[in-house]
Amino acid sequence: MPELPEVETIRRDLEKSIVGLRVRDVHVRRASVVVGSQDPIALLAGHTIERVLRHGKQLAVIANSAHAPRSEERAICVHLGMTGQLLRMPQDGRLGSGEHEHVEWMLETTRSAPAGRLVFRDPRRFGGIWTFSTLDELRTTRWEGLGPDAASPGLSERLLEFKGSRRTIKAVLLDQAVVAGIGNIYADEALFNAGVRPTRRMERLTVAEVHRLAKCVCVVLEQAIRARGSTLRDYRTANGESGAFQVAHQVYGRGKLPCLRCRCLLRSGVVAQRTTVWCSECQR
DNA sequence: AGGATAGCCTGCGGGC
DNA sequence: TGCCCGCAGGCTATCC
Repeated sequence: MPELPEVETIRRDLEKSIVGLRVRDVHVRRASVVVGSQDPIALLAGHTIERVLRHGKQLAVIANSAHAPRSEERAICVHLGMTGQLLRMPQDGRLGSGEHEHVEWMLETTRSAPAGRLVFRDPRRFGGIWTFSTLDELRTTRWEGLGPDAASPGLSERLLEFKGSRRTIKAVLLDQAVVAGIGNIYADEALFNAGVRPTRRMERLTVAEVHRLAKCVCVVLEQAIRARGSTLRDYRTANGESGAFQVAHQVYGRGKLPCLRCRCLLRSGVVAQRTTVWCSECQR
């Protein structure tokens, strides 16, 4: 479920809490979640964390080895899938049961003082970790097929590039190659706010509707980031806390309940292979 | 081109 | 109480 706002919340927390720390050691408990080199060094061991980036729903942790003959960059990509979590843990003690904690990074300060742990937990294992020798390699391989980040400027123009498509607008919004970061929750919320039915074909939308929808996507993503994301079940911030945006959902998860604007019963059905909720009165 | 389906995987809630 | 089933949806692959 982590979509752009949830992943951005985690990114911001980690930027504050792990940048500048060194990875003393890495424990891989379930090797199958790591794609690429399983070498501890590929998983940043011995390297100092420099940056935490995000593109769409994916995170990148960039680290560098200051001791190498020449500086040696490393990058890992973390994709949380449906139930993945990246948790900042204290040195000892844990936030949960310890179940499904597949990878653990032991952190220390540059003076070698213990500085807690970072844990990748993912019960359903739809997520994973990809290792790369550099950020550039990550960008030109794993992120190559992704569209521009949904929160970056120019969303309206990007969507208009697909104006001739016969696909439904919901399928276009969910397509990470069109725009990266939108999932089922924020697609439905943005379409409701824009007053556009998810079943409309892209080619039948007016330019004004595309502009309005792009604006609504931006607004709902911003609001959700401010609320630190939507926690329905599994999503937690890096500190293990819940987000708060779920209480602001207008349509997601509200099928057959009254529309909060017009009180008509919300419709639900499958659009683009996803459970979809909309108001046939408010959305045209 | 793009829709449909299956597969990956666990946890939960409803129904019996 | 307990078991089975359906569902949740991130993504990919394959087929039509």
